Amino acid sequence: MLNYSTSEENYIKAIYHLQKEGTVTTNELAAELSTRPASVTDMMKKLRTKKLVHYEAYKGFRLTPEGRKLALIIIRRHRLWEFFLAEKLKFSWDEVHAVAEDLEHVSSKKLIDKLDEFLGFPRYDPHGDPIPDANGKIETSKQVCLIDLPLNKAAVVCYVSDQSTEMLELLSHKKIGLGTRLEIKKKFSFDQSLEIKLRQQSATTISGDLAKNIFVKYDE
Amino acid sequence: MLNYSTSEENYIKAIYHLQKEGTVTTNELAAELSTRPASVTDMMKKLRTKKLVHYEAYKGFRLTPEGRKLALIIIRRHRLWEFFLAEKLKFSWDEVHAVAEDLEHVSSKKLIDKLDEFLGFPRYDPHGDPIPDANGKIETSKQVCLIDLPLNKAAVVCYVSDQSTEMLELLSHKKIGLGTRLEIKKKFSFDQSLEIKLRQQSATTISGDLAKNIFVKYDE
DNA sequence: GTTTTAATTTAGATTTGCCTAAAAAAATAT
DNA sequence: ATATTTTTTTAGGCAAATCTAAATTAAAAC
Repeated sequence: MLNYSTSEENYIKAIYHLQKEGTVTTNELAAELSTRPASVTDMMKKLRTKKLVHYEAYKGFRLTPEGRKLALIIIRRHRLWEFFLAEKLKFSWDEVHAVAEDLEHVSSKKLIDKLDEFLGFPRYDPHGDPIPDANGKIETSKQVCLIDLPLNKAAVVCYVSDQSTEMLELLSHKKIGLGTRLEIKKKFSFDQSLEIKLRQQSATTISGDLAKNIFVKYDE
Repeated sequence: MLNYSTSEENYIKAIYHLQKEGTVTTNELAAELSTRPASVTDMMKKLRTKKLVHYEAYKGFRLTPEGRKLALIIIRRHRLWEFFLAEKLKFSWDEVHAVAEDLEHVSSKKLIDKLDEFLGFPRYDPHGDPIPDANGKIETSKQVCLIDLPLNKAAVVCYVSDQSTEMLELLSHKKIGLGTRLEIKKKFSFDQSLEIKLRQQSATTISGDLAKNIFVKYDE
């Protein structure tokens, strides 16, 4: 198995999370990794020569099949360590992430597979996210209506039921489309309206009528 | 808690292990770390500015108290992970070292202390080496008579049985006292006399009669 | 369809940790 | 004591990963 630097692994993982739908942009990735756009461009060139991403100047990037495979290996490590920390070492759910960020870069496959076995092949980490198996297979989240999405749970728009011109006009005005990443910040039971936050943008409100027609998947 | 690079940590750990045999030299450390003497010199300058080693050009190096403290933290991490791998993940004793080499650089104190607790505060790693506790205390080797100290084994004088004026006079002339670091360079079976080397000084010879009254501990 | 703005890339530096080759210092041998 | 050998340090460079500032390209606005 090839060996990648911590930095490369962090880029790959970040792209995986951002690319749920559509291509990932330089600025998005720079924001996600708290780095500068110029650094992203440098790294994309390197990952392209290693055939982990598809990338053409100014056109954004996506993981290649190998890149995705690597991303799932890293996510598997991360989530198994999170499970271990919570379940065995009694860390609270909000502490596990930071420590797992370091542990996930220890690359022994045998270590991870034996850890998996020791933990009893858990299927979800302490945040409820699915853990990829030893072959990199991961449970795909089923789609739910935006109305039913839990608060603060990042999700991606994957389907819109009503395709009328009027609704599409509204969606385009709100800058919501297939692949749009969002999360719900507040739910108003009075009229079922929602305050939602789109990635990189300020919060906006949408009506219950609109939300009922939008379907999302949990963002990995 | 300060944060050190993997490279710095590996140097500190290597110096700790080598300095049991006296002052550590550039070539020794380079060999231990499979690197070049020039790289060692570079790193020693850096570790000196961080006050982790005592170092003067051409005179070798030893850890400062802070350096030793750091070394014991790293060794604690290493040995606890080795214990975990062997005991919980059923790695064989000869496989644990390589994986622990990576895990030992994850620096969360909380992680290590909780791991220690989870493992039941083990006192020895799978190779039988003692595990430092959360305060950096490590089981010290018991004291032995200087007569029985192996060749080239760095040790510290910890007790003198005969306290006669005559003997104390001899000891003070030889510049030997409690806490003096020394190692035996040669043993002469004819009269049990020893050629010993005091730190930073040239070799000297002491009689078997004197050596019988001096007790030492292995130097960590 | 220009112009203005925003996003992206390039160019040139910096830091860390390593290298080789040469110089300097210390140790050893004669 | 001097010459030779060994050890250590210095000098200069390289690759990875980052940065800033400037240039270029794409997108948005008018």
